[in-house]
Amino acid sequence: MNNGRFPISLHILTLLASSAGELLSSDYIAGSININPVLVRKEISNLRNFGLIESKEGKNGGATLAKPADKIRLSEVYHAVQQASLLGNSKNKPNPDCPIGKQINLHLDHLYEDIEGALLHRLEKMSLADFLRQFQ
Amino acid sequence: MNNGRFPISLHILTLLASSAGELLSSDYIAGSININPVLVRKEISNLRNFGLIESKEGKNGGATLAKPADKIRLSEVYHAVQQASLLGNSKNKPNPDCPIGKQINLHLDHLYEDIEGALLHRLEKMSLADFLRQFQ
DNA sequence: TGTACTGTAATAAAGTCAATTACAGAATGA
DNA sequence: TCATTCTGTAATTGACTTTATTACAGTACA
Repeated sequence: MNNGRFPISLHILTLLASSAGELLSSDYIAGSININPVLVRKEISNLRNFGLIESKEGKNGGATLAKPADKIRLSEVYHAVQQASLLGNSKNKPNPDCPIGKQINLHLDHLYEDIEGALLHRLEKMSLADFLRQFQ
Repeated sequence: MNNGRFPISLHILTLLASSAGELLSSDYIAGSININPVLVRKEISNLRNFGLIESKEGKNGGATLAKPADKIRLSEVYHAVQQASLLGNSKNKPNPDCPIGKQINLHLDHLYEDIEGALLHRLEKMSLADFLRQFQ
């Protein structure tokens, strides 16, 4: 979760979960998040690829959840927006002639995997329905 | 851990831990990480502020650990490089007129705190000595 | 007293991310 | 059928962030 995409995707999903199956337009969603509608459509497109959202083109189109909110784990949202590693992506190119530099990316990766595992464990325990339930 | 500073700081500390109290110059360290020496000196300055490193100016100067490697927890490194929140810093300005937008930052913050706690717990369990021990 | 360092500021260059513009295509309904 | 209202997506711009670079004062040593 390096990026601002996680909160955006979660915001979108929360809106959809709260709207009881009604189709929401990207303009409406963008208005709630206060970002550009094109960015919303990009995130929706991504979430659709991960099977979390369905969308309908054309007039009166929009987006809706692809499955019930209690069947969507926050870990799925994480996976959907995740490309790079959690802690500073290893775009380092350490000196291969240095005994430490030569190996450090390997050990950093192990550390990141370990931590990411702990993070995913937490996210897996919470569903979108759980998250929405906190709102009053 | 939004940034590439964590791996840089950990790299620096690992080099120092592996050099048995010898002073290492910023140029040497920069050569191992393959980044600019000024950036190394900035990170060293920061780590010094957090009591993890000592440095000596002038000829034959350089940096060394301020305490034994088994007394440095990776959580301390995390705290030293950390400014922003873990998952996408909440620079979102959601629409306060939307019932979801109005509350979401609060709930996102709770979620982030929960996850950051899990992350810190893992980092606290590993010392710099443990990390270095993985290198052969 | 020259050399080899650190410490730090200031600037430039590179890279990243979001906003914007633009437009094709789909569904609706008058 | 055809104007309208949406999505989907590409391309560009602009804002911002990060890193590299340059510059130089200060410190320690031999």
